[in-house]
Amino acid sequence: MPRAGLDAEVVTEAGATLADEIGIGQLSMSILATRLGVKTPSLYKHVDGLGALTHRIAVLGATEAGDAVEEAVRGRSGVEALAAATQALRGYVRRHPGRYAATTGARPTGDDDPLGPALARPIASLAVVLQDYGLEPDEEIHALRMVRSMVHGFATIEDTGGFQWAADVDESFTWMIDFLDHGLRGRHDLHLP
Amino acid sequence: MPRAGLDAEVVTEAGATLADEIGIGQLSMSILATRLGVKTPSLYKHVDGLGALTHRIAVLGATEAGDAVEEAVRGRSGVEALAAATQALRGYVRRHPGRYAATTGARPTGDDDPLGPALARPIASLAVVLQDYGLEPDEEIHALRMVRSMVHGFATIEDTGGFQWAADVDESFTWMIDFLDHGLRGRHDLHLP
DNA sequence: TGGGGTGGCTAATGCCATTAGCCTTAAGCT
DNA sequence: AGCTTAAGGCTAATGGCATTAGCCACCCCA
Repeated sequence: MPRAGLDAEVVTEAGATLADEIGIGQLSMSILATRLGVKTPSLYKHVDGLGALTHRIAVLGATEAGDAVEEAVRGRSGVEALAAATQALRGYVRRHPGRYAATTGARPTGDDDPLGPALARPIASLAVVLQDYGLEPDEEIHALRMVRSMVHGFATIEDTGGFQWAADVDESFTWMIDFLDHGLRGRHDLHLP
Repeated sequence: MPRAGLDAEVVTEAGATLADEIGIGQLSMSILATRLGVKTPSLYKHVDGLGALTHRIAVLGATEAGDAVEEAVRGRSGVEALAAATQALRGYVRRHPGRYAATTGARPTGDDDPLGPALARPIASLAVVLQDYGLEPDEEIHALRMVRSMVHGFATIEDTGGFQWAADVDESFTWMIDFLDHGLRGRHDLHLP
């Protein structure tokens, strides 16, 4: 009987893809094992149970999302950076809803857990984008939380099919970014002498 | 052996409360049965399984959230209505995270499913609030989606403990509402002759 | 060539959801 | 009051899942 050639990375990647297809909540060791052409207990040679698997998927998702945002922002500034960053995040959620869902709700288990830094990266990239607007220091955190909330909320509602009417969702998103940009630039002007 | 005095409402309410405590994902028929002092199969006399139970919790949550927003808005207008509505929604999520989580992801199963109207109510209330800003008709849907996304995103991030730094979360929320109000009023002025 | 670890497997346990079928209770009717 | 009946408990049984223990073949390397 030939080996299946699995390791922790392959299993995690396959689990992530499966989660994207059926939802992180439906992910099970047995379905994943079937998908990989292996019996369920074999997965335990590579991954420490379902909990550990979803944790790994969360790290993967956060890392990939961070990569996507960073790449989108590279070489841009101002509204363009804001639009690119938020669209990159939203696009990642659309392409990988299961991985993204794994990141929400996941909490680092300790100081050496790679999940902590991984989760921080997309947020940090957004923070950099917002610095272009020259906000007051105590406003930066509020603006960051706002943008995070907006993109996260929009993407998750979109993912669950929560937007009902026929109005174009893409258009709503760009309108929202425009709204943000205007408001943030207004604040900046507010603080000029 | 005396009867436990259960019916569908009591079971749903108890399930909702349990979901608020341990999370909708951890809700199980067996824990709920134990909580109600009854054996698991007895619950099936009142509720058609775990899926049906969470569906009922979703209807309950959406209805309660709708009530909360409607009451908050009553007698107010403008920013005050916007602040009251969004704070009411956020407050509901804080008080009843399990019920709210049940509403997200739940989809009506048919035209006679009470979930549809229940989910629509909080959104409709928000739409009414936004009408005070006298937006252009084609902008209304974008603004509504934006506000929904923002509040939903903020509340869910807050619920999962996603806001890290010590900065006051209440302050961020009121800052965000203020930002919205300014932007929305600005749009209105934009469209005056 | 001959270990030894790696990575499969089967078997077994225990929890959970769900269904079937029994039996008591309580409510209502005569 | 006594009888009937349905509602609402229960036990028993099934099947899916996660997880663990322990077995065994394969492959790499000495």
